[in-house]
Amino acid sequence: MNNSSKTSGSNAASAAPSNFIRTLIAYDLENGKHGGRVHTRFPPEPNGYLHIGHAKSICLNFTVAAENNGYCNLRFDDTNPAKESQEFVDSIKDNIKWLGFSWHGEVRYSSNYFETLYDFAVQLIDSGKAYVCSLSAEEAREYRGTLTEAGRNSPDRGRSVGDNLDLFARMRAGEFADGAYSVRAKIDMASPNMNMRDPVLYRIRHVTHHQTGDKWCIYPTYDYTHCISDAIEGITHSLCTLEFEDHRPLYDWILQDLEIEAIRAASVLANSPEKYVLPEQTEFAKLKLNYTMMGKRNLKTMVEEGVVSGWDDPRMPTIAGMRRRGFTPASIRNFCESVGVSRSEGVVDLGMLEHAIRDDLDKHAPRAMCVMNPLRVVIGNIAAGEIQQLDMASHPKDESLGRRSVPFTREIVIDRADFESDPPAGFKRLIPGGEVRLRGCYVIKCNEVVTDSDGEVIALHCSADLDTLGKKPEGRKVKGVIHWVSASEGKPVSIRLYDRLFTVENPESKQIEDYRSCLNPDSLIEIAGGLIEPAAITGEHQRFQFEREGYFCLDELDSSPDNPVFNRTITLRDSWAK
RNA sequence: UGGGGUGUCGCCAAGUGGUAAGGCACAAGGUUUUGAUCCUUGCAUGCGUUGGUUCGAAUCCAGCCACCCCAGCCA
Repeated sequence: MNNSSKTSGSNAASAAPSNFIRTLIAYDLENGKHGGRVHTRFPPEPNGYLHIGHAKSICLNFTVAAENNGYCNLRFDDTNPAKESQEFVDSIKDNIKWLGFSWHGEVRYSSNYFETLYDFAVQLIDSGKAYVCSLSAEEAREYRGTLTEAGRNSPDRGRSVGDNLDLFARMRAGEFADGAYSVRAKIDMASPNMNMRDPVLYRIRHVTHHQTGDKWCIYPTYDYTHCISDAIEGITHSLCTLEFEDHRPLYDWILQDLEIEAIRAASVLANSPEKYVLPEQTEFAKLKLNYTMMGKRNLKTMVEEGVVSGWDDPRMPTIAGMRRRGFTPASIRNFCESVGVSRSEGVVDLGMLEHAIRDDLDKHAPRAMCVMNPLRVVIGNIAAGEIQQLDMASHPKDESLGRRSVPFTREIVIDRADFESDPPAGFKRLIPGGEVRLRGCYVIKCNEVVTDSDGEVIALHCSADLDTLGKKPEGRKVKGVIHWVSASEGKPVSIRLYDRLFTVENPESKQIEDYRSCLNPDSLIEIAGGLIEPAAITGEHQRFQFEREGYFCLDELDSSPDNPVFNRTITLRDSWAK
């Protein structure tokens, strides 16, 4: 676990772009604020699948710790059992590992600290900083006031410490129904910050918890739990998104109103000679991507309404979906780094993500040829039954990816889009009477176009210039290069062409009444009848660039040796206006 | 009309008083047996706006404008 953190701080930091959090941490380190420690945490609530927005936070927390020889914990913020489940904790752990990160030590759960949290609540009640309130949720809302009007004190605010303690114990013992009582911090009902108007610390919920079972029927709230959990784990920098900014005064209030020695004693630093400094929260803007819905609730709706096949549908912005689509962990990490970290809420262009995956796959994916929409081509001067095994590099620049053998025969297929009887200006592919290079093979000439009774082109009769294998043709230039597959030696494949799910930049805009009205009808196009070169389905690789088409990835779930299924991750850039 | 934030190129984003980095996108060339990659070049007399301080302001001060977040016993 230590090894992953040994990334040389100075090297990594100088290579990585600056941002205000890196600057803050460097400043704290210089001033010896936490005795040289940097300890972060990624604190998801296990109530859904992780998406690309979470990836930004994961990358930030883990890399900033690694760059400074520190640690990053994984802590499930599991204080609301009604919405959480083990399925989500499993998927989250899996996603983080897949992204390439290792958390420090064991997985943590806020629920690990329920007993300590309870003790601290007793401490708060004891010192008159918290009380048991009998207001219902609706009453509490009325008492809270509005953004422009102060709230009123709860009638229970003056309850004696002894009564509060007794009631709290009975809450825990299960004597009361859900909502009958709550524990609230005694702060200021007139605060302009709504979070400080006696926030709820504990509520009664007779619900089974995925980690603690039926041990508890009272559960602490986020605000009460998060800061204390950070403190217990010795977190130095508690990074979260902008909407929690208003909660920071409460985060600090709770920690400051507890006995610092008691917190220290409950923390991982209890027996450490190191000085103990309370964690501090710092907020950054969450990631937004255009043409993408990122809200957990919205993603869930799409899954439930069957608009997509599941949380891991390749069109989903979830880590699971992107993985299945063919994104690499490195491409996601690079994307998160390139997007930066700031406090201004922008919307990142999908093009940035597309660039990140193209960039990674161009460097690392082996090439292959696949014809998705076949047109039969007969090459007259190649004998029937003859098979020429052509040796080709798997990558135009990286020899380490090796070579492969591609069978060439008298009958091949090319893509229908690579032949035009009536070509537009600038068309560089095959035309009647014209020549084109078969990639890695010969230059062929189209001698005859075979059509059916409807005038539809069904085959091409061509001849190959046998003197053009590995060399330029004599006395003329052939500009076009097209991909091809042997009709007899090629293997059948199923292809799924994916595109953005939405047709509008902001599908979550309030202007849009129903998200289904802006779904892209072509976000998934399934293609059968394609033919692929044999070397691509040996199982040696799962991601390829299909030359001239794009990057594709063997589907993890639906693919089998008999019926390979490829998902299109992303097209190649195409500067030719179609 | 309370409180907390944010405004630098079409998009992200550095910059913290000394005269506007970088990436994406875009455009034009070059190389190319992928109309890909790669390479070269171009792309903010301007930093929401109006004033002020200063020899000098994106950076400091004041006003104004726009947008985001907060009234869950969600996180």
